[in-house]
Amino acid sequence: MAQWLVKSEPDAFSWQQQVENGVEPWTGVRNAQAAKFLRAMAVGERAFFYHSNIGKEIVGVVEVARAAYPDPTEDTGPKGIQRWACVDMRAVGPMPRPVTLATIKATPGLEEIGLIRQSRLSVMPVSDAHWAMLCEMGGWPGR
DNA sequence: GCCAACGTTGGC
DNA sequence: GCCAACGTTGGC
Repeated sequence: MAQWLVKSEPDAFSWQQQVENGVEPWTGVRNAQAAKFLRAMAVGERAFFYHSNIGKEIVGVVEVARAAYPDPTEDTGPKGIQRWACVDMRAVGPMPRPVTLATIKATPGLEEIGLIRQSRLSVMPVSDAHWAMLCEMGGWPGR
C-alpha cells in the first residue's frame, strides 16, 4: 500500500469542493513524472490533500476511488492521441490540525520529503515513515 | 543532440 | 510582484 500527496490551488479546486463533491476526478496533471505516479495508484490508497499558494498546508485525506484512466479534460489534438491520465479521489476526512509547509520545513526528519525537495511536483509518493509522522502532527486518527 | 529562450509553478 | 526551479520548445 503506497501513500501519496496531491496538490491543488484552492482557487482552482479546494478541499471544501472535494468534500462537497465526495468523489471527484483528479484531472489536469500535465507533467510526466506526476502522471507516472497517478498511474501507479491503486484503489483504496490514500493521499494527503495539500493546498498550494493559498494556505500551503495539508488540509485533508483522500483515497483513490478509481485507478488511472484517460484524462477527459485533455485536448487530444487532431490525431486524437491520449497522453495523460487521471484518477478519481474520494474525500475521507479533514486533518484535525492542518499541517503547514512552514511546520514541515521546520520538522527534523521531514527534510527529504518530496514536497520540499521537488516543490513544483503536484503528485508524489509519501514514505511510510513520513506518512506516519504527518498523521501524528495533524492529529489524523486513522491510517 | 545541444542549448538558449520561454512558460509555468509555487514559495516568499 | 518577484524570483528560483525546472519543464518544454525550437533553432541550429
